[in-house]
Amino acid sequence: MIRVLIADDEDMIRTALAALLRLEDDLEVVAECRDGESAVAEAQRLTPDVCLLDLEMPGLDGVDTAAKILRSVPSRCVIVTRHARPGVLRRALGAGVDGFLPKSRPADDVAAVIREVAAGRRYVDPEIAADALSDERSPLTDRELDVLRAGARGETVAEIASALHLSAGTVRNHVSSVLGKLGLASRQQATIHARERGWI
Amino acid sequence: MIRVLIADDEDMIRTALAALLRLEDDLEVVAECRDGESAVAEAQRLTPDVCLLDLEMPGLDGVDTAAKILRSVPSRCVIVTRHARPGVLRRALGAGVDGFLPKSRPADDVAAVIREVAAGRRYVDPEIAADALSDERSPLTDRELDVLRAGARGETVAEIASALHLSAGTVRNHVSSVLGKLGLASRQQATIHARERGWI
DNA sequence: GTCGACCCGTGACGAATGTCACGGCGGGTG
DNA sequence: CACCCGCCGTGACATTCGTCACGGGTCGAC
Repeated sequence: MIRVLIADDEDMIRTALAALLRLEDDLEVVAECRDGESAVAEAQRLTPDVCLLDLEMPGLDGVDTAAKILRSVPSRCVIVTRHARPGVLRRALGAGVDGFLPKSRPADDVAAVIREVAAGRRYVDPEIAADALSDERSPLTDRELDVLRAGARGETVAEIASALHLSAGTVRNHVSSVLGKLGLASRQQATIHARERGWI
Repeated sequence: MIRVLIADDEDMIRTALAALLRLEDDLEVVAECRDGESAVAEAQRLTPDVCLLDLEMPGLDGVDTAAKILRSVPSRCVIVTRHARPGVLRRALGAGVDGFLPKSRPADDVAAVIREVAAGRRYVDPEIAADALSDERSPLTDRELDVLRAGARGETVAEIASALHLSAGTVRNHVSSVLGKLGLASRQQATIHARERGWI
């Protein structure tokens, strides 16, 4: 019997997954948590075999939670996330996570991955792994990303410039360079583009 | 037997809900869709009793999808959403939706709400309903909101104008009116402001 | 050393954007 | 009826934004 802890702040998805896992004969859901702190506490109290952790949680996120759990109890951790990017995958593997599953995968796969991880194997979503290997890194420089971040809420060029202690012309040049690289036409399109890819 | 269509772009939550609903004796999941367009097509082909629509979907969002379905077939629609705000509730009810359920509710409630709606009753999450009654309505007119929606992804004024079959000057006037009402300085700030409040 | 990146700045140009004043249309309400 | 409001449009205006060309600086790689 594999003892499983589930942590997700969204009640609907957490209870749905828990209900589905309870239908499996070899799985036992021993805890349901709605944030990272309580997941750590419950994991230390119950030492589950596998912890299924959502990445997007208030307070401690999934990776931080996994790191704390892995430092204190001999459990294994699986990260589940809606926006799976190579960057977070690297962060998760660095924290010692054994499973990485995006929410773009059907719910049936969850039980299979839990069994894999409980058996001592690792599981990483092949699509994300391929992305991470091909290393689709941002083509933008650090400073260009700074400018996008500083202007992410619709600030004017002058405000970005003063926030970054630059001249307005320099900011415009950075923006122009970004738009050229991305093939876009305006700053807000660039910030949307960058946000969708996890660059900012 | 209540025939149900499910639409959600996130495979994990959609398949999980479908699997749970299939366990109910009186429910039959007749279609699973991953976007609004295919949901409309399937609804027209199958005329399900209840359509369970996620709000956040690429292309047509849940409310737009519900509006299209309700105009063409005698189905009933339930909107499910992670970010439930009074603004979207109003928009949903305006489109003729019969159920409104945030994802902060456990998965068990989904079947119950589907039965309510199939029986001809309406269901609105009481917490959101209370918020909607107490909170202020958007000071913007319908057309102004249309303009913000059409420009939400950084489109240029000319693109907004042609999308809405307006002249560029009219679009600029609407934008100017919006900025005056909200005390802001640029369109992107206005779209961020409106999105945070669920107006678009 | 040279070369290429990234970074910062200037100046000038055209295009896009927001502001204002104005008029016309329709639908409500007092 | 007059009146207000939302809606659509025009024209003119100042500001902002993005583009381009240019120069100077640092730093690491070859």
